[in-house]
Amino acid sequence: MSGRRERNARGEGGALRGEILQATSDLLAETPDPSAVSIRAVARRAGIAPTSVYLQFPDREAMLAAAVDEAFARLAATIRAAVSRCQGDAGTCLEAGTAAYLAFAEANPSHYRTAFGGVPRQPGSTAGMDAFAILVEGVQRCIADDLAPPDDPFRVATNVWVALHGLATLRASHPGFPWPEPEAQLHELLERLVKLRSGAA
Amino acid sequence: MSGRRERNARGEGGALRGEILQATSDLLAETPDPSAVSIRAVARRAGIAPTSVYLQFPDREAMLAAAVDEAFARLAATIRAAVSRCQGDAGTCLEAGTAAYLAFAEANPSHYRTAFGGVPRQPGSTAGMDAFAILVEGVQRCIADDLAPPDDPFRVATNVWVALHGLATLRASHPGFPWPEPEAQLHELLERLVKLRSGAA
DNA sequence: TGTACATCAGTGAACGCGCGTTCACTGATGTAC
DNA sequence: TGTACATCAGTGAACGCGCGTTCACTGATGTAC
Repeated sequence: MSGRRERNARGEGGALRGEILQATSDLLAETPDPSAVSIRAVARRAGIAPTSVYLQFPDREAMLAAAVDEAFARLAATIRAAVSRCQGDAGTCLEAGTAAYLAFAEANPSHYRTAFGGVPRQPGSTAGMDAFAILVEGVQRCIADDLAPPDDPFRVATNVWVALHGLATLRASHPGFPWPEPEAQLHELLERLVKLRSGAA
Repeated sequence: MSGRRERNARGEGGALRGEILQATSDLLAETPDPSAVSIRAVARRAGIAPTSVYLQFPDREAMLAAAVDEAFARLAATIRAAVSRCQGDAGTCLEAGTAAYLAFAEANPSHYRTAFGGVPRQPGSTAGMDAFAILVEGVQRCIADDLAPPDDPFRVATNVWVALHGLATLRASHPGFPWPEPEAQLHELLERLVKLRSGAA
């Protein structure tokens, strides 16, 4: 193969960690099968020796967990950015945030699946909870601004989260189903679950 | 090990297929990781030689697909049975059917996940569609009986399916989350998505 | 300024393992004559 | 009734492969004296 990879400068060994996570993420994005994301495959992708991975992570599981944590962080950042960017009323912003959630899941199906995909997260993990917090806040603002009737925001947000997650995963796993337009379906779900006055969006 | 397995009678070779599917299903139920369900592991579990699997299935993928199809069939049968058993009005029966869906997913998390779990189904597969058909019918009856306002039953059922699937998978993957009571949450979701008059249930 | 040494980033060979799949086979049971 | 043969259910050894992980190592760069 091409010439040797240039090694990181002294004290910059930790930079390898980022390269490994990037390679893991790329691999995860390319294959629907997480069992294909092996230490050796990641090392090949990153252009390093398999053993070098052990300089940054104790084992394969830790490597994968770090990649998933990063995916969660990206998801939360994506939503937060969409909400911040939003200029409209609380209902419009809630819709923008949830749409960003769905867009992330559609653009990164493997990341989304690996993060939320069924296998119970380790007990202490708060992964995904910061994204959820944004959702609760969005619902709360709708109620405060009288765009939705009084209700328990945490509870309503839970229902919305359930619907979002269902939407994200079912659309991905059943592409042949006659789905309605994404925006229309999202709007309908929010309208019914939050009881948004249709003035929004 | 104990004495030899008794071989099937002449002409009954196909009985092995059932034993293999049973072993596959058991294994799937025990491990959260489908990649652990190998031909060799299934053969060990069934008490046969790995090569014997090839008498019934062309390869591992076909074996797994057959097990998933069976899981889908069991899901549909479970729901159908719950609806048939139901004595109440259309709303109550819709709630009974959807509750059965959730109960199946909770009792067979690995089967549910393998069946619906993110990886797109092969295009021609109608798996899961018979369960969905029951749902559409249930919604239709609610509208016909004036328990819900006029609406597109297919569309409403799609939203309910989304919520059911989200509920089933998120509850499984986030056991630490402060979920509301399952029946109460399901009731609330149906009430809002189908706009059921609360007379039901 | 030179030199010995410690530190650090990263490597390469080797281990034992479970896997999917292939191939030639065994041995019981039914059937044709 | 006996016997040769076909059929069928299922086996066992072997293949080549990719895996996670371990271990002893290389060689560049900075530091102490």
